[in-house]
Amino acid sequence: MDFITEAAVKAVKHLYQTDISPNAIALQETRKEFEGQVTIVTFPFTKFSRKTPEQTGTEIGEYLLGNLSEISAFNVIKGFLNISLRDAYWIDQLYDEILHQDFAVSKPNGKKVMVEYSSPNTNKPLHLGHVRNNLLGYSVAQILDAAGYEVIKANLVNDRGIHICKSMLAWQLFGNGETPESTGMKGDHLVGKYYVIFDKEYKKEIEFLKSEGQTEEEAKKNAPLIKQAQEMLQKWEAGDEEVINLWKTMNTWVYDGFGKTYNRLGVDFDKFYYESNTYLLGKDIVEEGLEKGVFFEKEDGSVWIDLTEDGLDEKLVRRSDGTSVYMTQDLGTAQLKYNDFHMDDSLYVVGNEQDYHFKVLFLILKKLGKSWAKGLYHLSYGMVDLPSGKMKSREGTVVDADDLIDEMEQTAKEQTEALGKVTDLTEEGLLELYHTIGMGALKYFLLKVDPKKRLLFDPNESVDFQGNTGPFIQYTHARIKSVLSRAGVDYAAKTGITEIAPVERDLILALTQFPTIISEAAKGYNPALIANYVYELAKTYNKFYHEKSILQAEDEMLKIFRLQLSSASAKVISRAMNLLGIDVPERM
RNA sequence: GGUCCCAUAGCUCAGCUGGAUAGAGCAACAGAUUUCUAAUCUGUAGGUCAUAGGUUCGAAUCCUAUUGGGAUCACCA
Repeated sequence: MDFITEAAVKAVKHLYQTDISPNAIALQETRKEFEGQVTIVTFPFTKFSRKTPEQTGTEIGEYLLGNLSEISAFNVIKGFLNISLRDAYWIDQLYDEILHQDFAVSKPNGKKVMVEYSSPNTNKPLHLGHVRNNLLGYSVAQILDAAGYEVIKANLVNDRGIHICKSMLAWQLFGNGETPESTGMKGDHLVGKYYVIFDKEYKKEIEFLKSEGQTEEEAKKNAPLIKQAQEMLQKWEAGDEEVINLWKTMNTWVYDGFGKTYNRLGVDFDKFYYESNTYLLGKDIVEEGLEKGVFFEKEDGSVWIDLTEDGLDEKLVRRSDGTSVYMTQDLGTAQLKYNDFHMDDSLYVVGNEQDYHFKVLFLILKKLGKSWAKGLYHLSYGMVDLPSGKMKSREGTVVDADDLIDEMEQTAKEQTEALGKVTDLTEEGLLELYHTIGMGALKYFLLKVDPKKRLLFDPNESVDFQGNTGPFIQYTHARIKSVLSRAGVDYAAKTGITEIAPVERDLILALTQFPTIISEAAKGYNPALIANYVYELAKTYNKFYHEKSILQAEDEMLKIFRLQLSSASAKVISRAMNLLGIDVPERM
């Protein structure tokens, strides 16, 4: 559509002797109730045209009509100049752009970006919050890849610390040697079970100490279990063989479990970082900061940065005993990532509860003069809430990832069987189909909302399969495939068609927008834009499908054209869904 | 208390850097299948865009205040 913008700039120059920037021209899609496909808002031009918006629109419209052969007509309503493009223009768009193999394929832009996501703790299984994180991270990586970036998907596993020691300790004390093999439990769930047991027993101890007269705070500090856990952490840090072995064993269980869940979610990673390897990093950065005078040391030996001038607080970057805190590690890890990959941009897909942490982290790195700090970005997403409020692992009010996936597959199965359309697939094929549809519903449900916004999930209400949903879009794809497979003609070559119906034009128009949507989604790190787009596209296709017969078209040329249009739609739907990490079935 | 985020139909959400009469889906109601997959399509109904000011030719969108909700401000991660 750039040619219209350019021509409009010329029109303004010619008519009103004024130079304007192309950015000053607001091109928008014409609203459905009006004639035309593209609209220019002419209010801003009245300043120098010194005429009414209507007159200004008419003058520009006449200029464009006279100078652009693609334009067939225009109309002006108040300050809106609505432009109609010739059918030939849209037909060319289909043949020369959309059906071209390079359509919506960006050339490499020479930039490298890291997307860190997932980043689980190894003391409990994944829940719905992690699912949102994983799907977001994976989708953003796909979108950036489509936009021409070289993408590195990274996972920073939080595999050490007091919380893991809690699971380990509880297993030692109450586990009776249970293993995933002996119990048949998935490894991450088994470890999570002991995390919950720890918390339960710990609470009992606190209550007991309180009954003996201790305050809540004292009790929390003095409970034997927490002391044992802390001892265990010290032993771990000292490299105690027994503790390390237990840690390794239990982590192996967890990784095995996570691997299965990642697999079902369809996400993967190029690089794993482990906090057990990175938690000591950052100390040299602390030294560097002290030398540069960015940090200061207090009397007790703790090191801080004063961010009050930036509207923030003082922040600790090293404990008085010389050990690292979260911030220290993250400073070091950021440097490590950069040293490893020298990427231009680095995204952290982390919930918005950590907004403050990342604001501080990035600010510190900038103050330290790290040239790469400007490429850091916290992709902050909203929490997933239940109707009862926030999910809390310890209180058991979490929606478990594996359970959720099971339920989605089960629902997909019930829906498919109720419709009774797919009858000739093998058992294996059916299971794959249920997985595809169930995950399609779940992924679309989670990705269609703006990542920044919090998301409400009601476990008692199953995720829809109708309307603005993944299965709706998958269904549209399957339907197209079904028609294409019955085509009975070769539809590879261009037709000489010259006229098309409004629904067909609308569909082509929708298809042409795909590349723009990809770049906008990439710029905003926002899969929801893709989701909303592909939904609109599917709706437009369904309307076309309903109004026009493809295989029974009036003549052969029209039939071929509609097959081509359908094929193009299926391709774009499939690619767009792929950017969301969603598969589309051939039949359903 | 300081800082940050959010508020659009009964519910879940769109609404791009300000532009036309604020749009979808679900739920409700009424229709469409001798025709390519009805997980579809068409229609009806549903709104003081939290409230009050301001900027502008024009505000759901930008600014200020208020109300309501959430997050965060650990020598936890």
